[in-house]
Amino acid sequence: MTPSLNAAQREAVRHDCGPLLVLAGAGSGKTRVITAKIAHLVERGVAPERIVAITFTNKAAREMRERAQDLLRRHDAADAASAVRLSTFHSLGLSIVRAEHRALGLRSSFSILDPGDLESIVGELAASADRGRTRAIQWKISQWKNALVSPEEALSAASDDAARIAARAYLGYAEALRAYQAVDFDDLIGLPVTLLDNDGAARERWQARCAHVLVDEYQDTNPAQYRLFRYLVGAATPFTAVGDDDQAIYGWRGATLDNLAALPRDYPQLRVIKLEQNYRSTVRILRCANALIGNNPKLFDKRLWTELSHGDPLRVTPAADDEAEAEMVVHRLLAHRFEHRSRFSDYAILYRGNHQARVFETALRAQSIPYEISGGTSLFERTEIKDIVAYLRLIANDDDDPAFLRAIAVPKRGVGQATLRQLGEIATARKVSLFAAVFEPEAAGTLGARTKSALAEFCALINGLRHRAGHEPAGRLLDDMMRGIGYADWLTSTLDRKDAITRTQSVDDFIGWLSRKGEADGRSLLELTQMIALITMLEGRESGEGDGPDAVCLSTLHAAKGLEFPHVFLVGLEEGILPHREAVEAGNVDEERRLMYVGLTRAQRSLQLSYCRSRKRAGGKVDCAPSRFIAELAQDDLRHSGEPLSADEATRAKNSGNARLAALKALVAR
DNA sequence: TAGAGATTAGTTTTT
DNA sequence: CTAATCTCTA
Repeated sequence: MTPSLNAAQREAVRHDCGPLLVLAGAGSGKTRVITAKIAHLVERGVAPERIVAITFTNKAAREMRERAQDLLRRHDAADAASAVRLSTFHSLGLSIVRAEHRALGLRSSFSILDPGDLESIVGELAASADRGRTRAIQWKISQWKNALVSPEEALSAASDDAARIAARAYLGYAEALRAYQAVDFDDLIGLPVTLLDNDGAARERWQARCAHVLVDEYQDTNPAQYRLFRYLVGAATPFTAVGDDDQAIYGWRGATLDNLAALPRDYPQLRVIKLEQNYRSTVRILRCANALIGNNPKLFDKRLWTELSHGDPLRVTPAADDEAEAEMVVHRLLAHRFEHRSRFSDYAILYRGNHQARVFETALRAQSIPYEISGGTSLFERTEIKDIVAYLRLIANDDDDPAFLRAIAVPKRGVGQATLRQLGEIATARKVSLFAAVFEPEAAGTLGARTKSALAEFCALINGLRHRAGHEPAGRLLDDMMRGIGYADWLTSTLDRKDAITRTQSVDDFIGWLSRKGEADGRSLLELTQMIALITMLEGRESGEGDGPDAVCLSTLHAAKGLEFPHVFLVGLEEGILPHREAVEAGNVDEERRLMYVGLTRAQRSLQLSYCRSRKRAGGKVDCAPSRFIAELAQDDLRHSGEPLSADEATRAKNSGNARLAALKALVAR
């Protein structure tokens, strides 16, 4: 059926009647196996809509759908591919919450809050102006949710003041969300789990919808996701979990390799198939990657091999500082491109933290080299888009106070702080939303005439649109909404020309995109509104088929997972950066090593590593030591440029190696 | 309400 | 020490 699968891949595709774990090394044709398996299942007569494939990103989901479609097209079954339930964990969760909103005590028009809203809610609850603390609490709440810990449980388990404060914030936060008829990202997993925990009928209903469940990047699942997955497959549904323990890099987000370890325990008939042949990288690159990851404890033994050529040694280059590094990389890139007549899009520059991108951007721009930053600020994070989305959310759900606050403030309409405070008091006293508070008798008494008419006009606009939202096409509604708000006029009157034009343009793009989306999928305004919250990346750009502009890719190591490039520059390989200082202190060096491993295995033909001898921080320059990971590579496959390590640095590298060993021992002892 | 000046924080990854 | 955010003033 499918052309050129190797033996292990073929076996993974054909094993379709029981639980299966595919350990897919980097570049081993993982996506190929998943898509071939979907096609295989369809051909075997499994109803496409009962095939559930789960990925972590929208991008991965899209790629899979396209590739499955290509495979099935050869069998005149392309439309079967569009019937397959292929979605991210979060959008699957959203479908469940949507379908079961009643049982969960939510109206059908619930909102999905964005991280900004969450921050202000938590900030208010924690009564601290300190952003760092607010974010720490917010992070803690998310951890609790991912681990399926309720506010009450968190509170009773809290042993110190900090934990108690966070737990109390969590409690208030949960109440606030309920009052707003809103859910956050984590709830999209947590609420379905709660439902399936308590409702046997719902469990059966959802299990009946799954004839086969496939999970991609299984090593990145957190406890909540694993529980959801287990409910979906029940006791008898065959599944295919595809993952690689060596590429688990989301531990900080609550993902745990326990889920991988638990699989053989929870499913004794589990079949395990390893994909070890790599189709991506040269021998030298793989030897280095294998040597590096060999320093990690193994869950499953696995060693990548390839039939590809030996390739060139990996080049390791020190630079004086980050600017020198960027300049060096850009020069090498230009020279390499000239010599090999390659395209800019054949190159990627990968780094640990987003902030490291800046110097490289500057250096690239200085040479007029086109580049693309993956994971930069997305379209949906821009203020003007958030403003519009606030209106959409408010139309869908007038209990959504955060949306009310944002929408009423832009454009300015004579409703200010004082009015909002009064409304807030009324809302609290009456236990209603801010929107509803406008219609309470107190509001009529305390507010001024002009304020009242402004509020009335605002509410009439929202209500009018809401009434039409059920039956009119989203496109017309959106146009009327924009006219009603007068957003474009407000932009032109308050901003300078250039800024106004950019923002109007991005608003227009957004509205246009949304209308097309609504038309194409026949979605209502409400569904569109809930969908927006899930789309965090701008990859939905329908810019023709041309595989994008020819541009160098700048990306964090995290965002680069799943991608591949002929030529890769891995930069900033210093102690404190990779491995990151915090991770070292927390004893998480293994995950940092996997991050490095992910970086190495992105490269197909050439790989260049670099680090800085010093880096400016807090004004002065700070000396940096090369990352311990460089010393862990296959030294025969490296070529050091510039001066070799000084005696001092060699000692330091050795010491850091010893420290690692000690930390490892401590970890095992614990 | 916008712009200039002051102040303060800077420690990682994101669905 | 720099850069971004906040605050105060015109």
